[in-house]
Amino acid sequence: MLLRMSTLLLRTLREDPADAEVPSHRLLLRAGYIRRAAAGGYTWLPLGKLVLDRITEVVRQEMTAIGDQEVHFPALLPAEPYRTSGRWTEYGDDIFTLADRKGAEHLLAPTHEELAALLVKDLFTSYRDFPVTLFQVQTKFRDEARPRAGLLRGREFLMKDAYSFDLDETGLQAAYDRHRAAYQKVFDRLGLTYTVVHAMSGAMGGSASEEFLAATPVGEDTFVGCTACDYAANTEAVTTRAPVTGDPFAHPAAEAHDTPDTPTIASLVELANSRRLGGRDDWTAADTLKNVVLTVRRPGSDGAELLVIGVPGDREVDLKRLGAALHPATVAVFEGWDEQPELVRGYIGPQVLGKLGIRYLVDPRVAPGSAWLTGANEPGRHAVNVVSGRDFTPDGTIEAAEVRAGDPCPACADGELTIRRGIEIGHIFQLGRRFTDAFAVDVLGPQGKPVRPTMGCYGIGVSRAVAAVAEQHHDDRGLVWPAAIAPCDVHLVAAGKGPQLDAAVELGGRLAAAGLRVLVDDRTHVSAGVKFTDAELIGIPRAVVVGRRLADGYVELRDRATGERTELPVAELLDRLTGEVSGNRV
RNA sequence: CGGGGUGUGGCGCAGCUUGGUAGCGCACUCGCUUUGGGAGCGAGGGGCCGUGGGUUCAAAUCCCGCCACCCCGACCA
Repeated sequence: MLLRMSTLLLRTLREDPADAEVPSHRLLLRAGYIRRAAAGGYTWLPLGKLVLDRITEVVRQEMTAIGDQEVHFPALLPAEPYRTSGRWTEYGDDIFTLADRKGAEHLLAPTHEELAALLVKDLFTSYRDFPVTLFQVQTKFRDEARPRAGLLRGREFLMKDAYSFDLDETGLQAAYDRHRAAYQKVFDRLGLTYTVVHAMSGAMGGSASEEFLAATPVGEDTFVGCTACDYAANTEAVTTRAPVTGDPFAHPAAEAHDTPDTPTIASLVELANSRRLGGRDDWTAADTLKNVVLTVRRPGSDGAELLVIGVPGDREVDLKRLGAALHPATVAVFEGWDEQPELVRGYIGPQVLGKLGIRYLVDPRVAPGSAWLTGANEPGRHAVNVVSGRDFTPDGTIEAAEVRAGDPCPACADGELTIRRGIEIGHIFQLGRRFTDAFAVDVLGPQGKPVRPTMGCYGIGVSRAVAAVAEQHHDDRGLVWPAAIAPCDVHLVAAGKGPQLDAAVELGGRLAAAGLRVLVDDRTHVSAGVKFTDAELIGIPRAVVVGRRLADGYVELRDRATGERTELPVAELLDRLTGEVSGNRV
């Protein structure tokens, strides 16, 4: 392959586009890999398309290597299957829906679990047909509330999605493990630094789920790691180690006190200490029980129900964690104080919630037998020694409190959690039978009785991976692609016109004939300096400068990553580069 | 959906306060010079100033509405 810059659809930008913030977005625009075509929609220019295709090919090879079979579903689908599975309403505003000329409802698919299940139901009828895994690489559509950061979150993006079908849990576990291992190979080949973390299943449902997060400060996912063991989890999936349960009746009786003007935790703690409430002056925010009122809306229902969450007063409720815990229901901060006079804003305690019939979920730290300083449900009054299991009984526990660096690790005895950010580049799920149940996918089992397959699904954000690699592989001069996915193997720069230009094109032709992907800068009205800076911006791993030493038969080989420069004879360069190709083919 | 910001040639921006019919740098075209680290000089092409309405003799500029986009948050396999 030989690309000539004199004719390539490419224009590099000298300045940063004003609307690009994150490095990957900025550099991919400046170096001429992508152009914005719509909000959350990008056109792939020739160089970008090459990278996208190379990443796609790596993914395809590793999927095929574990026996997955490639198919291609339509992106434009009728609503029925998604209504049957419940996801038409569950996804809500996040799916693009449209009507055809007859008024029939359709959608642009956000993922294809429904279609995969229906396809297997359509074709396979015997247990002998299993296991089977299908995959496709396809454009996905989501009506994101806020597309951002270029390729990192678009409304249209390229994704590899795979769906495994097994007859039992053992098979599903094996398929899951196989994909987990294949994903590690894929991301290793892409040159990504990533962490596999425990995740929430979210809209997919199902049980086990892990995310592959490429660590970078611009990532949208926050995840934790442990200082002592290999525990890693998305903050949404972090579990809190509950303290040992105590005897609820070992505490003194609860008693209410006047605590005027203490609507906040800070003001309460200060007053409690100055007045020695409960005979103590060592109250901290962690001794108080904060009760946050929310409204919960289930998908497809009109009404919203009240929910109160109890957390230690030194922690905020993390709405992201709460939302993940309650999925598919959505939560909002309660605002109807006027309609609920029993709830005294700033002075709510859980003692009355049972009587009011309001659902009450608590952080695991609010263990049975723990005593708290909390609201007395009257303006200006709080109560001490309010004990869980005696003065109130929660309807359950929930992971909704914020996770902080330094929190104890839930998996080991002596580790602490650290917090980092990452880009979700892959996600694997053990789905179970949600979709095979929805479509009654049954096949005949060995004893002649029907068996219902269990599913797994496995996604890789292919277009997002382009941005993730750019995010992790760049410097202040531009992109620095790993060789495995660079748009070209070598970038030839003709430093001058005339013989140097002719020689560069000729050399490019010979390298291309030997099987290398070659970009040759044969532009005639551009100075050498511009060519050098463009080469660094574009980020092909190696550049060859055909310049002033051509007369002696020498060219200069430059390594983009290390900056190393070597002068060598043309013949030796040819040997070296073409040798690599034949070496790779072994 | 809440908060903040921006819309002027392909890109980056000035002009708006104090209305007078659009400008700078980059990019692009032509000529001459230059030629290994974003060249110089000269001559050019390209913009209904996001959009609809209003005020005015006159609107990029003032007023009202709308739209789009960006950033933060909410939301989000």
